[in-house]
Amino acid sequence: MSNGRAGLPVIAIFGATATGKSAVASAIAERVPAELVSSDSMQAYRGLAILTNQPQEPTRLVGIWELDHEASVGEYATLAHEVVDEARAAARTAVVVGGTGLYLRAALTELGLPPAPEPGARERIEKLYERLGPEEAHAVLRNRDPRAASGIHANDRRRVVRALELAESGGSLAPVENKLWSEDVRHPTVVFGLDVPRELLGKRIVLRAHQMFDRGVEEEVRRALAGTISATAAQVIGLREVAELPRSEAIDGLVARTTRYAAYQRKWMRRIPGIVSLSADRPPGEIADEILEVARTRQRLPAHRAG
RNA sequence: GGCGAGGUAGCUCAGUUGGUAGAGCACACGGCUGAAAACCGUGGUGUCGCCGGUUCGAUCCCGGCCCUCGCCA
Repeated sequence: MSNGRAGLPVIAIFGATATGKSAVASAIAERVPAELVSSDSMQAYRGLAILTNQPQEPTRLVGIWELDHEASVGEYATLAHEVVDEARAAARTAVVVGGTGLYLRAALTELGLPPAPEPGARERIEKLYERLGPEEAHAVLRNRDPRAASGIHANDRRRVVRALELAESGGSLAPVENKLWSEDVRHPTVVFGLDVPRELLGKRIVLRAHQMFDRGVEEEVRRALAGTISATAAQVIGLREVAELPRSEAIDGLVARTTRYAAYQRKWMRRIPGIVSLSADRPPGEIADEILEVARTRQRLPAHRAG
C-alpha cells in the first residue's frame, strides 16, 4: 500500500432496508477509528429523519440537503470522494454504508459521470420530447448520438432527454468505459452485503413502520410538506402515504412499498461487483468482527483488480 | 324468507351475439452513468363459483345449488 498510514481498506456495507446496516456500522466504529459515510439518496435530506431512518451514530452525508434541493448522483459522488479521502488522510477507516446501490458505487468508484445539464436545457428538451413523441425524439437522438441512442429505449423519457442534453453540449450519455459493474475502485475496498431471510426482513419492515408512527412521523411529514419539496425529495417512500392516508392504511402502504424497495435492493446485492455476502441474522457486533477480520485479511493481499 | 346486483389472474375489474380469455396494479426477470426510495423493457401466473342440461363445442345459453353485497320482510 502506497500510504502506510492509510490503514484498512475502505469498508462498504450494503443491504436491503432494515437489515441492520447502521447497527453494524456503529459496531465497527466502536472497534476501530472509523468515519461513517452514508450512501443513501434519501438520508441525505434534512427534515425527514424518522421517515428515512437516519442513523443515530454521527455519519457523514446524512442530512446535508434541504428538502427543496434537487439531488443527483453526480453531486453526491463529489462529496463522497472528498469525505472518503479525508478519512484516509486522517488514518481513519472509511465505512461507506447505505442502501442506494448507485450512490454506493459512485462513492467507491470514479464513474466519470457526465456533467450536469445546463440551466434550462432540461425543461426545453422535455418539451421537445413531449412534442415529438417517443419515437421521433429517439430518432433525433439516433441522428445526433447513435451510440447513446442504441442503449436507450424510446419510451425511456428521462434517458432520451438526458442524452439529448449531453449531445447538445458536446458530450454523450454513452460512457467511454462502463464502470458501473466493474471492480474498479478509487481505493482498496471490500464491499459487504448484509443478508436477512425474507420472512424475517418482512417482520422487521412491519415493526419499523409502526415505530415510525410512535416516533412522530406524522408530525415530521406535516412539517416537511409545509415547505417546498424538490422532485427528488418528494419520492421518499411513505411521504404521500403518511400525509394522505389514515394511520392503518398508511402503515399498510408503507410496508408494501418498503418491501418492494427491499426487493429492488436485493437486485443490486446480486450485481454489486466483488460483494461479500454475510448473514445478518445475528448480533451487529459479531458481524462487525467478521467484517474487520475479512478487511484485515484483504489488507495484506495485493489490491485486487477487475477481471 | 322475497326482490335486485354480482361471483373471471394475488387484487380491482373488462370481455366473449357460443370456438377454453385481457387490462391496470401486484409479482418475476432484465437494463440502467448528474431524478436511482427514480426511470425503462420483457413475461400471463386462470377448473371464468359448483353440479347437471342443450350443443360438434359452454366461461358465455337453460335449470338447480352454494357464496357475497344491497333493499324489503
